[in-house]
Amino acid sequence: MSQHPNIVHVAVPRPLRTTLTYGIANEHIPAIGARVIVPLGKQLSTGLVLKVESRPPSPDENFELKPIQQVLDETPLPDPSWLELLDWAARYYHYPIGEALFSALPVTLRKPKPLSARMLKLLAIPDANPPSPPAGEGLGMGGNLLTLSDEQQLCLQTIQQWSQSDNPRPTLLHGITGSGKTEVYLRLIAPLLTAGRQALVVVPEIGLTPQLLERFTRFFPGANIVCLHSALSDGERLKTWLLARSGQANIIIGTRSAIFTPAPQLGLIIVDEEHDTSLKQQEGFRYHGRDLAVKRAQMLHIPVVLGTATPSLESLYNVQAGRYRHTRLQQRPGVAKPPSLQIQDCRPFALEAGLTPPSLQAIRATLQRGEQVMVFLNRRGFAPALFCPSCGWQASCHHCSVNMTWHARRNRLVCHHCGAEQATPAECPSCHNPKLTTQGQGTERLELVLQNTFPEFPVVRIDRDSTSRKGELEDKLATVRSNAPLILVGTQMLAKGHDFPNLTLVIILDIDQSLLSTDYRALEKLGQLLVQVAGRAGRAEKPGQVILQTSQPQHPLLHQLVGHGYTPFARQLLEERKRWHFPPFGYHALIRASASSMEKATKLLDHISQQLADSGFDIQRLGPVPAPLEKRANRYRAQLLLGSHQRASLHNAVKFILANETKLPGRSSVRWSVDMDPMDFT
DNA sequence: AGCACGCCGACT
DNA sequence: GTCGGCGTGCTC
Repeated sequence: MSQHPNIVHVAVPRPLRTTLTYGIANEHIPAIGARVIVPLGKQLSTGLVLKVESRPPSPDENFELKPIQQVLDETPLPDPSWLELLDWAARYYHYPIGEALFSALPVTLRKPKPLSARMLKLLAIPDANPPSPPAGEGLGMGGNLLTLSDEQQLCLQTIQQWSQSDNPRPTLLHGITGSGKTEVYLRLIAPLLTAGRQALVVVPEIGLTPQLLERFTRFFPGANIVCLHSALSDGERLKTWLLARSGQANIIIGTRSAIFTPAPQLGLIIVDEEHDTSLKQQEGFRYHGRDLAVKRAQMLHIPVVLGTATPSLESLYNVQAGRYRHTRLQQRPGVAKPPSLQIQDCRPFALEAGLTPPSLQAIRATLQRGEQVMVFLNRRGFAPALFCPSCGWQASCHHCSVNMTWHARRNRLVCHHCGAEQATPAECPSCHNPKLTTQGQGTERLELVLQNTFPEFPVVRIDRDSTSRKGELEDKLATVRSNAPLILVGTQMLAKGHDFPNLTLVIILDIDQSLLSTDYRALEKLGQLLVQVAGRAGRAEKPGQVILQTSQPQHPLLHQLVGHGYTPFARQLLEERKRWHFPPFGYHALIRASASSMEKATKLLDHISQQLADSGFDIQRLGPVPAPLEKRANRYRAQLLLGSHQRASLHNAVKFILANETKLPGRSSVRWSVDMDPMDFT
């Protein structure tokens, strides 16, 4: 038996469930985590070394090991904890290990090329371990403890005390909108930096990073703060990654993929807006940024803080179960008061662009007081449907099972699911009636009607269509921040982060769909959205008013939310989830399939379901059923929901499905994937 | 994912 | 007779 390592386990960026084994060339033994070039079929591929062994080949390894072609990194770029996290994530989400690892590397490092000398320099820091903190005075804080409210100070001290544990539990920081969670984050990070350690801040969307970065830079003028988001070029991304890897970046702020940034001195992870579903990746490697933050912190024995005004049911449940700690911020510092919410039954009224006469009166009164109004409608375009009143024809997308939205300004029909566009027909394509009619409201129509109704005041629309040009969003936000009386019309984009001191009235339209949705997460998401949007009102000394227009004014959960606030609302939702054994009281995996016909997709899922039943797996099977959006981009979609009280049973079932993948009929014509802890059922 | 192998239709 | 369609299977 050989004493020298002779077998190297390499992960390659291919959908393989295993690593591949290679031999060693020229006695050059690669380190764990080093990138290598390996022969793969008739090609060469980059690979990542996960294990090195010294043993004779086992009997089933009766093939000849191909040797590693080249070792790309003498010193491995990922550290052991990075490999550990990704290995865990690949297993948990049942994603091929090589694809998981390579998707977490900057694009430049996926290529079979050694690191350039210039980039290598970024890694070469004085080997002091921990590295020296940024110049003492320069780190200096732009604020001090005295600027915190008593409540913030208490919250900070509580979290700091909990963080002293050798194995700190995750902390849910539940602070109402405007309660100053960021101030607490800053002061949690401060002592870390003086100790030469790093902090990682995960935020749900790119829109929030510039504001957060600005606040952090002001507070830590001497610190090296880096930002990771989708708008970076490959070169910038690599540089940022290396700065974090070398320990030179003190604070790393980024969207969900930032959870995979290597940081050898990591001392704290903060997940802001932990309830936000965009923290879960919706395609490919479907990980949840918050859950991986909790896992990473647990692996490193460091604290993790999950901040939000509207905690996810998962996190509330984890608090109840004693797995997470819980601390609250219930006041707005200064004189700002929480807004008053009111439900308005819109059924008795004739609506004007979806607005009731009382809503229009409230808008007028607010503008006349010299204050600002926001009308929130989560639907862009002019109208969500175009139809023929004489024969009933509707403009629907040829590639998806949805109506096309009519955009008036461009006079085009647009599919909001696949992006398909077409000119608006001059007459009904079916009966040639020249008078086509629209149905429903979009932000574009709302803008037009409000402008006609209140010609003396500006109407500012903020949605994806009206802010596509560079700088357009910033210009519009600047207009609103001038505090002149105006009407703001917008979608989701306006829901978070923005602070408009003179905004005192918020009107929320079209929530009925969510109240009646079959998706069991719809009400939770609606409650979170309503609280976040309502939080935009009355942030300075002026009290805010929020009007919720609905045709379901008797809905008990809506009353719970408006009358008693988010926490009792969420508790009630949790009770319902418990009754149905739905997450977080049970675990779900969603098998999605898509094909050129619904039949093909359903057939494959039927087969999976049958295999599970035949093999006696003790799990619930719901479906297969067509997905809520049956057809998207010319593919028919179906899904099979698997559920269990035991995480382990569910995982065993999924492992079984994947192990028997090759026996599935028609698998070459059906694309399918596994989604653990699904957040979205469209 | 790539890439090769393999078995059936219209072409120089 | 062959060029090439994409169904199926493999990558140490």
